[in-house]
Amino acid sequence: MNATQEIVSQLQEAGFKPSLQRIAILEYLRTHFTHPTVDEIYEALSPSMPTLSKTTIYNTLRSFSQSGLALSLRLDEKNVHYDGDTAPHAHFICKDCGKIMDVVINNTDMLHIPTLCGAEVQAVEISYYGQCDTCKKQKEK
Amino acid sequence: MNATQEIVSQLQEAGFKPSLQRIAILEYLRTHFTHPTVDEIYEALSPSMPTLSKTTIYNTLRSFSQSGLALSLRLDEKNVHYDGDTAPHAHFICKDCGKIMDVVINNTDMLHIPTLCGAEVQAVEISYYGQCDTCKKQKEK
DNA sequence: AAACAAAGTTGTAATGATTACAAATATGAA
DNA sequence: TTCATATTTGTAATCATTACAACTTTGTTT
Repeated sequence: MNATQEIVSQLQEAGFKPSLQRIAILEYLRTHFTHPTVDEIYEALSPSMPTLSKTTIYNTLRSFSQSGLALSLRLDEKNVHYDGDTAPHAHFICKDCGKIMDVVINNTDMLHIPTLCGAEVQAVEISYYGQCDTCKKQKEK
Repeated sequence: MNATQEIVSQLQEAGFKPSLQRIAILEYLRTHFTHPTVDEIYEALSPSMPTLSKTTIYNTLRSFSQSGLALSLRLDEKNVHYDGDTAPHAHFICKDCGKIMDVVINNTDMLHIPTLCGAEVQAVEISYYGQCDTCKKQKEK
C-alpha cells in the first residue's frame, strides 16, 4: 500500500469519503510536522489546487479533529494550529517568535488520563510556554 | 492586613500602581475561581464601576498575565479565560457545555519544567478535554 | 495653588480569524 | 439521463481582540 492509499483508507475508516481535498489536507498533515495553521495549509496546497477554498480547509480540519484524525492546538491567541501526529506528545511554543517544537513525554503518568468525578476525558494537551534558544541569544546581545 | 491591602501590595510588588480598576480586577480574580473571560469580568464589575472600559480589562489582564499575577488560559477557541489562582494545577473543559473545572495534579513530575535544548520554559499548561458528568447523562437520555 | 508631565483609562474604529449560508459542483444510484 | 445527496466554494457576517487618539487622574515643580 502506497502513501496515498494509506491516507485514503484512514479517511474511510474515520467515515469520510476520500475527496481530493480531504486527501490533500490529510496528506499534508501527515508529512509536515510544522503544526500548520489554516492559512499555511492554504498557501501550501493552493498552487496545485487552485480552486481550493479556505472554508473547505476550516471545515475539513474541524471534522478531522473531531474524529481524531488530527489534533487542534490552541497554542497561541491568534490562530489554531493543527497537528497530524496524533501520538502522545507535548509542545513548546516561544512567546517571542512563535516557533512550536514537539516535546517528548517520557513520564507515562503525564499522558495517563485521570478520572474526573464522572467526566469522560477524551484528550490531554500539555503545553510549555517560554523563550526559545535563538530568541534568548538575540535578546542578550 | 485586610484583603484589599493584600491586593494593593501584590500590585505594587509586581510594579503596578494600584489604581481602582486594577484593584477591582485583581480582587475579582482572587475571589472568583470561575476562570472568567473579559466579558464576564466586565459584566461583574460594570454595575459598581459604570465607567469601566473593556479595553482597560483587556490591557490589565494582559499585563497581569505577563507579570505572573494571573494566568491566561486558551482552553477554547472562542475566548481567553483568566485564572487568579497561580498555584500549579490543570484544567478540564467540557466540549459540550464549556464548563471549566480545576484538576489537582498529584504527580509533581508533571509540573516540573523540563530543559528543552536551550529554551527557557516559563509556564506549563495542562488541559483535559472531554464531556462532563452532566452532559454525559443528558446525552444518554 | 497653578502648571506641567507622566501614567492610566476610555470609547470608537479597525483588524482579522472563523463561521454562516446559499449557490455551484461532484458523486453515485435508479 | 435524472435525480438525490454529499461536498465544495465564495461572499458576507460575526465577534473577540487590538490600535489609537482623546480624556482623566495623579503627583511634582514652581
